Amino acid sequence: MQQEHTNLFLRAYERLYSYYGSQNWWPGETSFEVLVGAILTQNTNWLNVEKALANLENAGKLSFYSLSAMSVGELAEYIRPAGYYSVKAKRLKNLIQMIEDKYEGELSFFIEDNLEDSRENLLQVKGVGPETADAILLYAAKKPVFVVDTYTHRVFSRHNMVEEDTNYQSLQQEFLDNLPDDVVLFNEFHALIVAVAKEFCKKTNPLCIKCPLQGVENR
DNA sequence: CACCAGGCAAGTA
DNA sequence: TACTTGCATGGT
Repeated sequence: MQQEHTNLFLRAYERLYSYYGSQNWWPGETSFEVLVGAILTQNTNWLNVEKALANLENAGKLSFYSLSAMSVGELAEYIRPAGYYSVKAKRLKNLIQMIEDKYEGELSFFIEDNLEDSRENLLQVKGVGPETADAILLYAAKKPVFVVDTYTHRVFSRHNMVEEDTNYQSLQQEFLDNLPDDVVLFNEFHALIVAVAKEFCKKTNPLCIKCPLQGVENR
């Protein structure tokens, strides 16, 4: 019979995957669409992001060139449903500008760059923090970067798998140290953590009695 | 009605 | 270094 992994992180992954199945975030989207979506989704329900993307798509403006040529004000109108529209319009333009300045406006050059440099360039963009940068690296550039967020911290600290008092950097390192460098696994795992957090691991929900991760930390 | 959703930057102490 | 606040729409 099949037995659970000795590796705590893989064990958690297997449980979540068995419970929820494949999440397959950003299936078939182009790297550019992922790039835009990564900014639009900041603190925003995904459904609203899809509306904003659809506005651009329907106008035939969902391309690097179109956004590059577009004013911040015009862009803001298209992405209004995603909320924080004026802030996000600026952030998107900042990101486009960085790719023009450092990669000749070629998204493929950015994707082909080495991980350290591309991550550093992303973090220098105003409006791109660690989580957005890593989401772009993983979901748009397909690099083996593990995306951690507040959900990740909450779920894994509540199951005593990581320290309560940690930070983005060390939390991320724990996952990288305990998981194989697998882009598909990182894609699924992050999405599965979001799923379980939303269903079972809310801020005030100490019991989590039906959580698929119940008891995963013991063996 | 309140709360939250696939955060970040700037300001404060 | 570690908090707090502004940003803003739409679903539940």
